Amino acid sequence: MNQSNILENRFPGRRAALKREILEQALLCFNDLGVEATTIDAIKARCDTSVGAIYHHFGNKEGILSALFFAAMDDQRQQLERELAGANNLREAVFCIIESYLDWVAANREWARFLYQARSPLAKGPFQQELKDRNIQNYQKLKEQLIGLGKGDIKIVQPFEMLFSLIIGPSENYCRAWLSGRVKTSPQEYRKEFAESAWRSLKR
Amino acid sequence: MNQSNILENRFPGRRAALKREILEQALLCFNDLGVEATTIDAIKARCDTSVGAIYHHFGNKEGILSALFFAAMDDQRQQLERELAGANNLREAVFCIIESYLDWVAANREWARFLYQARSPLAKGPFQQELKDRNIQNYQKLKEQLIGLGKGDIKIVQPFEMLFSLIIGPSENYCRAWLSGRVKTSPQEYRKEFAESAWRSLKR
DNA sequence: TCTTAAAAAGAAGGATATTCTGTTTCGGAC
DNA sequence: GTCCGAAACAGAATATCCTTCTTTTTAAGA
Repeated sequence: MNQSNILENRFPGRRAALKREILEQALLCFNDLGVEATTIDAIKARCDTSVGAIYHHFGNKEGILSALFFAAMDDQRQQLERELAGANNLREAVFCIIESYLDWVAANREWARFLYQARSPLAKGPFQQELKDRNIQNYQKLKEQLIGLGKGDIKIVQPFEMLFSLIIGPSENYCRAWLSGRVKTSPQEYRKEFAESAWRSLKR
Repeated sequence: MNQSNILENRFPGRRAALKREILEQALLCFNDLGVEATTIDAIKARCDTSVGAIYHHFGNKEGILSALFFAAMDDQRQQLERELAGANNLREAVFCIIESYLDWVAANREWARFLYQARSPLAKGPFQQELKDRNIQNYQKLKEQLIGLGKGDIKIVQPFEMLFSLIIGPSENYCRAWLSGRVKTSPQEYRKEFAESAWRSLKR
């Protein structure tokens, strides 16, 4: 489950080798230098290719950004769905969501770091709509699953709009802090604590 | 407490009028177009000045970014300190932190939006160290205040590293969602709910 | 083997950030 | 009021970087 698998899954085969290589080096550049400071030339140099090849595969800089972003987003999402399928009630679902999130970030640090910093740039440019659509769809689907699971369960008293923030907010905040070095302990070590805290915060 | 006061406080006087104007227009550009897509020319056009003036005041694009960022950060921080001074125990402190945060975001949407999107770009460039130092200082100070207030209070059982994430995580996540349009209700309406939820999540 | 589309290379063009030089404005000393 | 120095401002010139375009190469399928 290392980071190159995300690329292998999405762009399989020998013919996509350069495409994967460009994306992998771009990911490192973006994380090391920042999105804006990363130049096409820097990426080009790292994978010993040409600007022509890069623009052939991705169109422009934002094309690289979006390819990386959606690959990571989908991988994270897939892992969540796999694990969420085994949840039998709301409590288990909440635990699933949080533990899946923390595990994914811990297992894919570079990708997670990138997801956090690439969202804003992407939310403006030409992929604005695609990002919005995916977000809406993801949240909608998750919402329905939670409502389904919540039927015979303890009643949640918080306003529904707050739900996702209460569930994922602390974990997300901690992961950002961890990736930036502000806290040292891997989020995985606090899996249970974050899950139980979130569950406690939901009830009234 | 509208947004221009942040600038008036930090760059007072008649002679700094253009400086403030540049910053105000830059803020709008960054939020509308995104940090990378905002050009010096676009800012120049909006305040009818020259590139020379802009570079005289800020050195480069990142200089504008940092001036805006630290102005907002300090304003948010000041508001927190003012309100936190009245807290007599840990519970009141937690309520203070959350309510102050939500109020500030609701009252300074443009600034809040900017804070969220400008952190990553800044965390790389030349202001990396200043940002880190301020962060460490702020967290250290807050930590000491909380420890002081926690003395005679209910014992918090969560690992200390998790504390700030549990307190501010849900509110932060909700504010991001609100500014991006994913949720509709102003965070201020959920002041009490977020505070109580966070407090509940801390205890075990 | 031949055809055709994809892949790759790199030069050329255009946009943008930054520097540099010159001019103007302004506050304080006298 | 005048003069001086520093800050403020303007805009041309430069450098960097993104993107486009043309050409060449590669590879899969008929």
